[in-house]
Amino acid sequence: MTATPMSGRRAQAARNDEAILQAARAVFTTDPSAPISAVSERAGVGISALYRRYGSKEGLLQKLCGDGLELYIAASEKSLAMRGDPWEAFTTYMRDIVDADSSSLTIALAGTFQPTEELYHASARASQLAIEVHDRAVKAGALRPDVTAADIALLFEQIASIKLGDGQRTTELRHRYLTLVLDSLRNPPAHQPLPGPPPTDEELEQRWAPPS
Amino acid sequence: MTATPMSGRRAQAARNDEAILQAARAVFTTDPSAPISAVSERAGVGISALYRRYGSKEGLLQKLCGDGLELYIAASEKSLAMRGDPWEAFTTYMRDIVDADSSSLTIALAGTFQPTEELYHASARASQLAIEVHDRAVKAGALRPDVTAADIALLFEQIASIKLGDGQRTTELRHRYLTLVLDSLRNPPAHQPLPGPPPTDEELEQRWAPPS
DNA sequence: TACAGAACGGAATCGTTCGTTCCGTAGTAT
DNA sequence: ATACTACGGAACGAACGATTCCGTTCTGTA
Repeated sequence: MTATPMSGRRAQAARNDEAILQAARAVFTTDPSAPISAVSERAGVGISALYRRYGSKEGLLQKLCGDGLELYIAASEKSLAMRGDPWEAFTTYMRDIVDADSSSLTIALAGTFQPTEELYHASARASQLAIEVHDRAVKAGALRPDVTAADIALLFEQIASIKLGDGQRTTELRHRYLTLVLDSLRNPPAHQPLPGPPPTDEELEQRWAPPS
Repeated sequence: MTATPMSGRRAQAARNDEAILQAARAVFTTDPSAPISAVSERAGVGISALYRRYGSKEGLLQKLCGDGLELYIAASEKSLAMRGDPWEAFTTYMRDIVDADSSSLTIALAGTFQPTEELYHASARASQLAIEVHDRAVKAGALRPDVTAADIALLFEQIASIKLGDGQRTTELRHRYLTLVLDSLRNPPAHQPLPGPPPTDEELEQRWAPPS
């Protein structure tokens, strides 16, 4: 049932669709106020390829934000559907959302564009699900009860603020600090081994380099 | 031994010195790429008052960064001078640095200006002291040993990324998450009561407002 | 073998945003 | 009065970046 393999021009267009979104995600999660030309360069396409798909920079940002909320919602639903160990359901939720970089795609971009009605709705649904996941973990006694769902949201943002090296290294480090965060959230208190190597002095010092 | 109370004009100049630095700290820790006019407005002075004191924006940034490093160094030395409970010495260090917002004054500004030789030196000294504080806490068995000094640096940055409401509320929330972080660092594992009210939904939602 | 249209690449356009400089005032001290 | 220090804030000029435009390249179709 493979669709007719689209010939040359259309195939490229379809590939561009994805390349542009990927590039936009990479660029705007790194720098929410990056110029749109940075996206086109990273995607390896011209600027017009972008404007053909999104009426404006704002349109692209809205799309990214919507995707980020969708990822968030999907992760929440996945967790809520999990049976078995409540703590595992909760940690899976946290890890999925950190990996999706939802915070960087949503709240970090907020304020740089006009939220649509649709985004508002998705955001409300995401908040609702976050509360459900939180409540379930607390009621199961796995999550310390003095931490609220709003606290969790800010913890996501703190982890998302880590940006070091390439995307892979960043993910690795985020997992390291997520482990630390989870250690502080777990009831009863306990320490898990920390994954991934800690930051090296070189990694830390490199950031002092001038904009070049 | 009060110095001759400086008469009118000079008194204002002295007051401006401080007003400008305060404003610059507030503005640039909120937004490292803020325009210099934002600083003069916040300080309630004209732009020329700024340029009279600092040759350029870069000069002002260097000054702020240097001050930030000094605060960091002072907090470290204070902690190292503490006798008694090693864990308390460590938590005091963490809290002092979070309160000084050292991260926002140093690494967050790095890359927006050319580091001077002097800054480089201060930074090296700060790193050295950080290692001493870390080592002491680990050797005393108070700090979990799989966390490195570099990890602590990134944890500072994560806490500094929290910016919500006014300065006071931000500090309050940072204390809340610092408590959480310390819970995950402490050996043996234990939970402390969380200070300050958690973020409210309003606080979280407000940030979706357009740039207006 | 032309022809119309979709998709592009990327230069040109047009505001806007800043860092910095300049100029006219006002307060001080001699 | 005169010279000097500090200022406030307008003016200037360069840079940046969103968006538009135009010429070109493919595809599919007569």
